[in-house]
Amino acid sequence: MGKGEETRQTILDSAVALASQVGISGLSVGSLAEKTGMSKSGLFAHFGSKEEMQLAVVRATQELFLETVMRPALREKRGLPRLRAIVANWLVWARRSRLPGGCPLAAAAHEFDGQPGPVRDEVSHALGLWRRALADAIGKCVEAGDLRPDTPVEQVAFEINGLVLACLQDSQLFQDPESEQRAMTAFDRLMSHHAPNPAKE
Amino acid sequence: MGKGEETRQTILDSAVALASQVGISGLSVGSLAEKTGMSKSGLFAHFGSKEEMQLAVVRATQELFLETVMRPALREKRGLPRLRAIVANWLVWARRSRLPGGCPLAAAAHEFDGQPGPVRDEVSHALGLWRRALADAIGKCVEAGDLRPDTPVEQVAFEINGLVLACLQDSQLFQDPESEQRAMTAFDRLMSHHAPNPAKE
DNA sequence: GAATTTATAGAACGTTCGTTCTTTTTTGTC
DNA sequence: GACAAAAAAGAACGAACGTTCTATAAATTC
Repeated sequence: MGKGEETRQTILDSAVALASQVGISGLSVGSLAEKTGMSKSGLFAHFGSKEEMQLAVVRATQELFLETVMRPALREKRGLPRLRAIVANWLVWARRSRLPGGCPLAAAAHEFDGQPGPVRDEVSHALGLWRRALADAIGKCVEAGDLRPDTPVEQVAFEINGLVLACLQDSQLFQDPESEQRAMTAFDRLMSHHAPNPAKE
Repeated sequence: MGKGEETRQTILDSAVALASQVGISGLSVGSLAEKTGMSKSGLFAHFGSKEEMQLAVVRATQELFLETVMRPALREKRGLPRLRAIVANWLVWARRSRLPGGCPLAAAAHEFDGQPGPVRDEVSHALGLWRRALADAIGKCVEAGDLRPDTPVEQVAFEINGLVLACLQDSQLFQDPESEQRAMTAFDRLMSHHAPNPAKE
């Protein structure tokens, strides 16, 4: 493989950052060409169509997300410490990855939820995978004895997703610096509610 | 005022529904003119610029939201019953208002959070007002004795917003019919956690 | 019902869109 | 370094974009 793949990755890096600000449907071949210093046609040749370009951006965002959120958390001890690291990384991943407009996948979920098509399917698939990974991490907490055996894993995954979404909205829209701590407070309360030892309340 | 205001409202009704599917930045004068059966210029004259049109759509969505979510809940008894009605209405408001693509305001929050300007400000303002209204409703629960006096009102508002966002994402993106019940389960657990009588757990 | 204001339509503008060509430059191979 | 392959640029396309004009139709006023 030659240098084509390399520039393609360069393009996608810029594309993910730009999509963070203007959304994935807001991406245009022209604006992206200008940002990367390439010609419209030269850039276009890497994808073949705008839709393929959008799909590539979704997949690139997904990879960046896993690299930023999941992989560092794997160094934590399996169970609650790892889950807590996942949530903590998740809350700040857009900032850490220099995505000034927030998570492009979360935005895309809203953008495309009313527009059937391949992009919507890819976004839905990516978020579905992530939700399953999150539920798995919660299940590991149960196995490790950090959570009670009757913990409703899917329900907890749902609620964690919710408090992350709330944090992202507040930090992006209101620039509320407290939102991360709010989310972690809610997370800890949720965990202690399902904790096995009677350290409730 | 003549019939101009009337057709303007007709346009906005269509615009809100269309924005639900394609987003507020996805609205174009041409597509909206086609949907309403008007000419591009005839429609355009009602707003003067695209940005003014977008602002009008944000405000129209806000009014529709309050009418659908808040006003019916005012018939419930002040305190927890009313708060519960607000949340229940909120969870289904897009469906009830025939907005197939979900809440345009929630989508706009993501669309514009990376793009400063009047539209972003209006969205931020609208959601800020709503958050305050939500916090007030929670405060009324404290006053009514349905929640403990030390209830962290802002924190609870944050968490309720989160579980609604989670529900909207799941129902829109995964078409999960259980998401509403998941959200209500989380809501009830949250309420019982801050309940005054020791009916905890 | 004529006059006047208001609302809508129609045509056209410059720009940007996604896309398709052809041509030039760069890259990798012998 | 010549040669083939791959990558990028350049020019151009029809369509849609937001917007501005001018002209027609409708509603309101007298």
